[in-house]
Amino acid sequence: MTTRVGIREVAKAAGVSVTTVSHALNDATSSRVKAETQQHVRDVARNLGYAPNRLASGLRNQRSQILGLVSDEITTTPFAGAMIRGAQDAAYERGYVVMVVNSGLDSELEHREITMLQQHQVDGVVYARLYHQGVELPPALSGIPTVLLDAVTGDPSVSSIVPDEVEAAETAVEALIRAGHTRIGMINNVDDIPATHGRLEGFHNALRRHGIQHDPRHLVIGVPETTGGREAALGLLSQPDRPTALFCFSDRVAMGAYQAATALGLNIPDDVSIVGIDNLELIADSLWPGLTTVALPHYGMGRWAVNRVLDDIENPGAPPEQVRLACPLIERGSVGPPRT
Amino acid sequence: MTTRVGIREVAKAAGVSVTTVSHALNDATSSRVKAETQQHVRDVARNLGYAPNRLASGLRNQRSQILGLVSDEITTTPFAGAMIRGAQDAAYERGYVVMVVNSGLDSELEHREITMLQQHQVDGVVYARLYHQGVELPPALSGIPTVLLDAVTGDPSVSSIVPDEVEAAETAVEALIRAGHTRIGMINNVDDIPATHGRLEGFHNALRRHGIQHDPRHLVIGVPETTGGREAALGLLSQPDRPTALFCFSDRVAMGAYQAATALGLNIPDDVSIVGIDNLELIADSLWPGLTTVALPHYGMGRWAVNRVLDDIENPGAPPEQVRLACPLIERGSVGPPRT
DNA sequence: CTTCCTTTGCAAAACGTTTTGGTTCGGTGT
DNA sequence: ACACCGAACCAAAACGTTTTGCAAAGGAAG
Repeated sequence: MTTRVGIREVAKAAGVSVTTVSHALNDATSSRVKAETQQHVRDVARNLGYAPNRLASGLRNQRSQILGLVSDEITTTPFAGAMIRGAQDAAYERGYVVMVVNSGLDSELEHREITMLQQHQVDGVVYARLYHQGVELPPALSGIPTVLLDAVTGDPSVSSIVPDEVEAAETAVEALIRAGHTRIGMINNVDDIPATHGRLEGFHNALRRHGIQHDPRHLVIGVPETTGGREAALGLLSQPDRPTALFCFSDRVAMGAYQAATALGLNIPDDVSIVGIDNLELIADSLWPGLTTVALPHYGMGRWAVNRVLDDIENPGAPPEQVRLACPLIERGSVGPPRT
Repeated sequence: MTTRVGIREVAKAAGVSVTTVSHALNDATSSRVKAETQQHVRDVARNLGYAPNRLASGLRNQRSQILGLVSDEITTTPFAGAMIRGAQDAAYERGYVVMVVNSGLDSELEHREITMLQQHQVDGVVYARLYHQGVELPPALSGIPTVLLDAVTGDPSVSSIVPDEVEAAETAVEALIRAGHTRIGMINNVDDIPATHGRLEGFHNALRRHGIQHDPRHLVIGVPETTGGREAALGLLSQPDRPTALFCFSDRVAMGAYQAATALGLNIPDDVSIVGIDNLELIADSLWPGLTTVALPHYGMGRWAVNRVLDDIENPGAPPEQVRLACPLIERGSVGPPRT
């Protein structure tokens, strides 16, 4: 292997000093080098295959060009992948690269991982959760520009982004209303998390906005998995004046609703329309008919989060913001007009 | 913010020179410093919250302690998350950290991303694919210790790890045979990829090993998605001497088989047993009954891959190896004895 | 008391950049 | 022709470590 080509090799090959090379390559300090020389240096550098050593430049100007991404879990759903990709794409566009670290539930481990990130002099970190939830920022992060991803905290000085749960629910329910439904059931979650409360609120908002009277017997809560969804849907769809449409807390409970409908001999969407939330393509595309659902914008949130940290890094002092990102409706085949 | 504490602050606080501090902390060069002094220095360092600057040490000893992970896709399945987590866990245990980068299908982008990794002086990279496939190693990676993850290449000098497709299929089919099935159908994929060929071979191996005559009408190929699985299963299960068990190329086609069975009024597992491959928990846990399937060991492969690069880095010259990792059976509820 | 180790600690160089403060050089105004 | 100015370039210091080559101190052997 040939010895690595550094800035001095470039300088020698171009017949100038290393200073000139540096100036030619980072044209920040404008016009300390003649345009013609600059071009020459750049050509030489390219021909030699020169690639700057970021350890060195990072050391010199206290900027590693590295972002840390610490998340809790990463394996169960494709959500984490989407967040990471969004973060990575945004980082790449601005010349940064991201170090991924995840800690399971072990806060001791998390602390040591953050320490490692600090040792690598990360310029900032995005602190992510896989499910929208409230968190407490680990003290180890104080002093490093940080933004929250899919999480919120009490401290109003830290920026964060989460999906807009109530707007997501409104979008889902309005798709049903638009199709003509008025007897709409909801299968909600039990856990005390923002999604549970927000989606319920959105459900009521949408009904109220369209002047639809809500039948309390059409609201059911259960465990947020497929089994719970199946049982809840069985109950709802066996009622005498059963709902003609079901708004499900998640795609998984929607899958349970499909199973219930099938078991009862009900056709989707002719006998009952169904919408979910999550847009888990693995499920939504595999169901028959395809599940109309509202997408949680993990990719977009990932992008936003790193752009926000980078803004904070590049010119600090901007006021923090807590944003809620809108969630788009993804239409497949599970919503149709009610059979009259 | 207090000024960062460096090795010189520690030295001053401990009343020794920076050399001594360095020796005390990295006890590699043994006994150049008295044990008592070493302990003292360490205490002081901890109290000051000293964390070494890895940019500086990396620059000094040409070792960044960073690994690059370049993958093609990352969002569609939770597989990527599992691989990343495996890689990250193994790296962490050995004091490394991983930079994740992914390129979609854009090889131009991939090249630039690899360049970025090189600028950050990554000590090695694992080059990953989301689905087991043959690849060509990008030339930009020559000169950097590299191992392939879920991919193979023609070059025998590069280490790689992939799932053992034929063994996986054998495991799946033998679970059916063990339950008493002899009329076993297979729904295979069409694509010309290792999984297609390997799983078919494993299917035949298992039958042959148990002296079971294979009925060619029980083998069907189709598109590897749920829709294809449903149609294929409808065909298989409508035959007069229909198979009593179905081995499905993937969990998604297994889901299609569930839909077909339900449509035909067949009970799982009483009328027909089903096994898949993938262990996509999102699907396997959500089906009713739960899908018995063979897990693709993405987490384990991720671990293995980084351990292998790190071995190559820490003492080079070991002979490369191409390994196929075994895939465990995950039993849920979709396999039972055939109804006699 | 001298000599010669051993043990312990220090000063300085090096890693590859960026940037500050000069220096050289050619040209312009008087 | 003289002083002066700006353009173009360069030498050197600095970032925070690790490590080499020495020096000092102390002890043992002669």
